[in-house]
Amino acid sequence: MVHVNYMTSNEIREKYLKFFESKGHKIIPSASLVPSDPSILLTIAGMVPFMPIFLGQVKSSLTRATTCQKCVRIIDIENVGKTARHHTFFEMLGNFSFGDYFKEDAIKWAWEFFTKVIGFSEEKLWVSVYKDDDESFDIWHNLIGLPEKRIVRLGEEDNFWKIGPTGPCGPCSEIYIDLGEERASKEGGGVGVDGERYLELWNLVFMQYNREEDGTLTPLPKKNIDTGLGFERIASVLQKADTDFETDLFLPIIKFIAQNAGIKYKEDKKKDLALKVIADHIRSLVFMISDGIVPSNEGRGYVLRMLLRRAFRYGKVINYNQPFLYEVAPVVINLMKEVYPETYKEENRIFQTILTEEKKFQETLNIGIQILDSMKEELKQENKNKLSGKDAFKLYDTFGFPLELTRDILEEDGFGIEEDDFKNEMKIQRERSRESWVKNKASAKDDKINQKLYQDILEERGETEFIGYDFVEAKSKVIAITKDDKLVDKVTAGDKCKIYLEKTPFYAEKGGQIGDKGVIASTSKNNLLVEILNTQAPIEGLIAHFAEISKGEIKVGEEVLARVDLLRRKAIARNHTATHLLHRVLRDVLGEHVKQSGSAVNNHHLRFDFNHFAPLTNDELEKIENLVNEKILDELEVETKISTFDKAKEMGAIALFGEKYDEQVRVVKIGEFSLELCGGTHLNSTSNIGLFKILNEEGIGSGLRRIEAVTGDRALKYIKEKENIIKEVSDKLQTIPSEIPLKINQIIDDANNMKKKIKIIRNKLAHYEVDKLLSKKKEIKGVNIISLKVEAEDNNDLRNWGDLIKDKIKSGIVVLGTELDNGKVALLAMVTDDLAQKGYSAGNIIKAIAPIVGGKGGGKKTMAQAGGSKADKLNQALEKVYEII
RNA sequence: GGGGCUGUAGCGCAGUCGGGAGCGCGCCUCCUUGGCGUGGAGGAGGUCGCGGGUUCGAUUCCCGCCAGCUCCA
Repeated sequence: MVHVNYMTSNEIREKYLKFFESKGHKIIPSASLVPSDPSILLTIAGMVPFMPIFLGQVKSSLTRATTCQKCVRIIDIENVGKTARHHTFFEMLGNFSFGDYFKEDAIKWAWEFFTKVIGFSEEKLWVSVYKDDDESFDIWHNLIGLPEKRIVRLGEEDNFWKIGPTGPCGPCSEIYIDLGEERASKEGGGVGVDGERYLELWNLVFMQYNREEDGTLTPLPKKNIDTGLGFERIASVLQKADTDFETDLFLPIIKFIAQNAGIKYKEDKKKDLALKVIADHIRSLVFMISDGIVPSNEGRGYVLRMLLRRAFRYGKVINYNQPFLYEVAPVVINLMKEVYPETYKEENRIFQTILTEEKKFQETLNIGIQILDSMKEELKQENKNKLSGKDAFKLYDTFGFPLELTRDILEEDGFGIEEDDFKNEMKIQRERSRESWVKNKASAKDDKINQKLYQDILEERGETEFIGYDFVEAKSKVIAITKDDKLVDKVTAGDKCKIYLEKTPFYAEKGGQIGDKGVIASTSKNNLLVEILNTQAPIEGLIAHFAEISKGEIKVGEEVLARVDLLRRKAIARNHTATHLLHRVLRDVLGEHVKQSGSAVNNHHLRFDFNHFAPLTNDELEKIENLVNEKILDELEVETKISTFDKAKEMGAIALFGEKYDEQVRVVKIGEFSLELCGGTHLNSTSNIGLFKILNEEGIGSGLRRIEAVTGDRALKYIKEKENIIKEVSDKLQTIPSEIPLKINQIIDDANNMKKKIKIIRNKLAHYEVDKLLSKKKEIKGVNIISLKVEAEDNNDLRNWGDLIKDKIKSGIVVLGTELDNGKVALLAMVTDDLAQKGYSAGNIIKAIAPIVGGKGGGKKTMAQAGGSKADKLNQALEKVYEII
């Protein structure tokens, strides 16, 4: 139980961040659980948000940072609640150095924090170092003065960190606390073995090598520090809690759930497990939803759904059969809202999302129960006592029905499950998934090779200066040319290549805005012309002009004139500025939960993806369109300025695609209406957009919507096109546009009436005709036979004829043929039931005569159809019928 | 990213071997009733998810796509 004298978790968080701030670190708020890198599922560690900096993919002026990062990890989900320390949601304290301080400071400060700030007694602390890392050993032993026996050398498994088979890596050093002999596990052992007694608290990672393709380690030019201190663990130690669940982070949640369920924590082990699992999972749910994740059947949305369902199922253990998780969410929010205001802001949506999803799961369970019931019936009938693993798996895999539930329900009737078979099916499923994943990884390898090329260009020849905000034309020097991913000195007419300039007015595709097009020409002679088809930044800082040489040749070192296609650039700017207006308006109209989740801006149109739970109504779309156009007419001034990240955020700027922690950010401000971080090119005034028109709105995934729109001359063109269609229609209908709906209704009514009349007339006519046909009846071997050519539209019509005749003759065989409009023939044979019983078969008849008209056919005893191509042989085929009876 | 299942009338669903698209509820009209309900009679409502292919003929078989559900990663 938490004692008042113990440090609260909020105090611990505060102390940690403040301590490292005093050591020159910048305190950065926790990044979203959704990483900016779309290929990473979730933020699973404190360093994830800094990955691009560690990997050198983005420039940053940041050298030291400290965070308390929210994380979600589901790898050890099975252990959650069973052990003292496993969680799906957890917070990670960390301090980071980007090419700044290294081992000595990292170790020194960690020690200082633990012994001076937190007040751990030195004797209880142990450390481990990587077996070959003498440097760290020295620092611990000689500088800190830690006795040799409390420094343990561990192997690669425990104390060597790597990001993957290649890339940055390095040794690490971990700090443990000895919780005393009484906590020793049965097996015993020392540091790194007995995790119960020697609790690992803090991992200091020394990123100092890069592992090459061939496995060799080369030292990194800039060494980094990445540390992770488990927040729940340190809280449990400081609050003298047996497990993390007895800290002030979990206990209020557990107590609330227990109270609502009418039970007490620590009275029943099975129920305690349920309480712990639910308390853990609900934390994940709250944070994931507040970061914009929506339940779905794939990706992170699936992780969310899985956690919710798991928690819901555990509810059954403590007698919950109805939705209850949504009631627990506010407790979590209350605990966390000061540190993580996003949870409070999204409270209502979190509540709704959880409740809806709980209800949905109940539905899934109901369907599963029905299927399981019928499976049970089958077992009874077949006198079996075990459900096959295949069926159990199908229930699980296809219908999402949990295995435990299957087991429980079967047990009630004394049935079991072939568990081994189930496990085997599961294994096959896993292997299949892994194989496809491995395949995917292989294809990413090519990109890596190119990445190296760009890195080299950047290092050897320097960054490209972008001057396109102020200029669309400039003189510049060619600093490199690549052709087929190799550096070349010159290219000539007809070549396709990439050109790199010292400075350029060409905007490289970024933030959804398409790259510029234009030309590069010679500054002196007019014998050079290069078409620039696209512009991209393969890595940050380097701009590649995708070029095709139309005339002359171009050499590295040459001075050239770069000119952007201005009209195109203007059209792009119209769409980009309109996108900002749309973004703001969407939030105003639909709510602040609307978050951009991608956009594409080019010279033709704009596309905007965002989270929203439902399709937009026509009213909403109209309102949105009107508001954007209103802002266009307001002639709002568009200003761009460079600011600091913190300042921009303070002003309320909407930040896109995760944070970059750069000191310098560019802010685009539209009047007093919109403020966004954005690197794109914009108009000077919203009035230059001219006109904004939404083309369509659609769903692109669960909880994701997309709006496509056009501006300026494109919007006008769109309206013109619609106008033309309306004109064409009204002309054809010989009416005025406003009367079109009325006229159309009339025409549809008329057509329907006519169809009905035709049907009636045809029927009448048919009855009359049928009598005529009946008169041609022949009798062979006592069987009535009619085999005739009729006028029929299609097979359906032919059948109707057949039915009429069959009804009249009561007993007999009817064969009809007709010539179709396309020149082919259709045949039909019918045999009345009494004759079919005697052995006559329509199918056999049709098979016998179809070849005569060059066709094939078949059917049942009473009815058969065939088609053929030789219309001239139709009569011959029909005659044949009389012969074969 | 890789599997499984589903897609048929407004809703819930059936459709066997490739050969007439059906059932229940709901809806409309009439009768029954003082009225509602009930009961009876009649009726409307379908691009069989979309697009290809095989076939004389595809809701049915094959391929691709889309949507929903679900499992694995």
